[in-house]
Amino acid sequence: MLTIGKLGEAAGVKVPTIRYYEQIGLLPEPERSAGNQRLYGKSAQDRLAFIRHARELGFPLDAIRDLLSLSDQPDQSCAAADIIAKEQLAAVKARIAQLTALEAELERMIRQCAQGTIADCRVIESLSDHSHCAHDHDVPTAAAE
Amino acid sequence: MLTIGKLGEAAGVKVPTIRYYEQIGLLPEPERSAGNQRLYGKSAQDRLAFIRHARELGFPLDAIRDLLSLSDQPDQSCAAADIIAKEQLAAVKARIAQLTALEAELERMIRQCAQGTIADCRVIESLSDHSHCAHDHDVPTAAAE
DNA sequence: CTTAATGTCTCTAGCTACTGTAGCTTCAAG
DNA sequence: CTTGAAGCTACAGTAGCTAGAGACATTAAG
Repeated sequence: MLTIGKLGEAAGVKVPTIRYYEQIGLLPEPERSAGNQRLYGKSAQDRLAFIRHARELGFPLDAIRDLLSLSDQPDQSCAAADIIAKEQLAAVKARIAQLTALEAELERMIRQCAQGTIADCRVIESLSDHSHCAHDHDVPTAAAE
Repeated sequence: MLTIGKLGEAAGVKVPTIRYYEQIGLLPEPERSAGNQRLYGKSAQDRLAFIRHARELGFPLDAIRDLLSLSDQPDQSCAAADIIAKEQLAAVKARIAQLTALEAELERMIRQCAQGTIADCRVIESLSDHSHCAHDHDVPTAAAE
C-alpha cells in the first residue's frame, strides 16, 4: 500500500493532480488509513499509469475516461478504442499542420526584421497587416491538448 | 464609428471577446453613444486587427500586450519585438517536435490494433505500459498556444 | 407610431487540466 | 518527545475565452 506521495512519485504525477483525478472521478476513492490518509494498491497504480501515459499522448481527460471504461470491459470489441485513438491522431495531425504554417509565417516575419526602429519593424508591421501574409491561418484551438 | 458588433465583424473577432480584451486592458475603453453603447474608431480597429493577427500566430496575450506597447513607441529599437517573435517561433518549433513524436506513437499504436476484443487491444495495452514506447514523451504544455 | 427583431448592456459562471495557498493533522525518524 | 516532512480539506487562480440571464437600445417594417 502506497501513500499518495509514493504513488505520485512512482507514476510521475504530482500529488494534487492525483487528488484532482479522484475528484473528477477518473480514479476511485481509495482506502484510508486510521489517520485518514489515502492508501493505494496495485490497481490504482496501474490506472494512474494508464492515465498518465494517455495524457502524455495528448488524450483529453474525457477520452481517457472513455478508454478507461473500455478497458474495464475486456470482452468488448476494441473498435471504440481504435476510434478514440484515431480521433486523437487526426487532432494531432491537424495541429501539426497548423503550427507548421505558423512556423513559416513567423520565420518570414523575423527574416525581414531589419533590426532598425519600431517604425520600420517588419515584425510589428506584419502583425498590423494581414495582407502581408503568405497564407491564411486560423486561430489555434486546443484540439490536440 | 462602429458599434461593437460591426467592429467584431470587420476584425473577425467575436463581440464578447472584444469586451474581454477591454476588460483585461488590451483595448482602451471606447467612447459611448447616448444609449451607452460602445463606439469604435479607426485606431481601435487597427489595434484589434493587430491583436487578432498576433493571436492567429499563437502569441499569448501577454506577449501581445508587450508588442502593442512597443508599437506605440515607433522610435525605439525593434530588437525587443524581434526577441518576442523569436521566442514565439521557438515555442512553435518545440510544440511541433513534440506533436510529431506523439503522431508517430499514435500511428504505431493504431497500426498494431488487431480489431479484436479489448482484452488484446494494442491501443489499451500501449497506454497501460509505457515500456512499449519507442521513445520518451513529455506531457504536452500550452507553450505555443 | 407601434411593434418586433435584433443588438447591446452588465454581471456571473463555466470550460480544461491543473497548480497554488492556508491552516490544520498525521506520520516517521532521531 | 520533538521536529519536520507529508498529508488532509477547501478554496482561489491560471489562459483565453464562451455562454447565459435579464434589462435596455436601435432599427426596419407595417
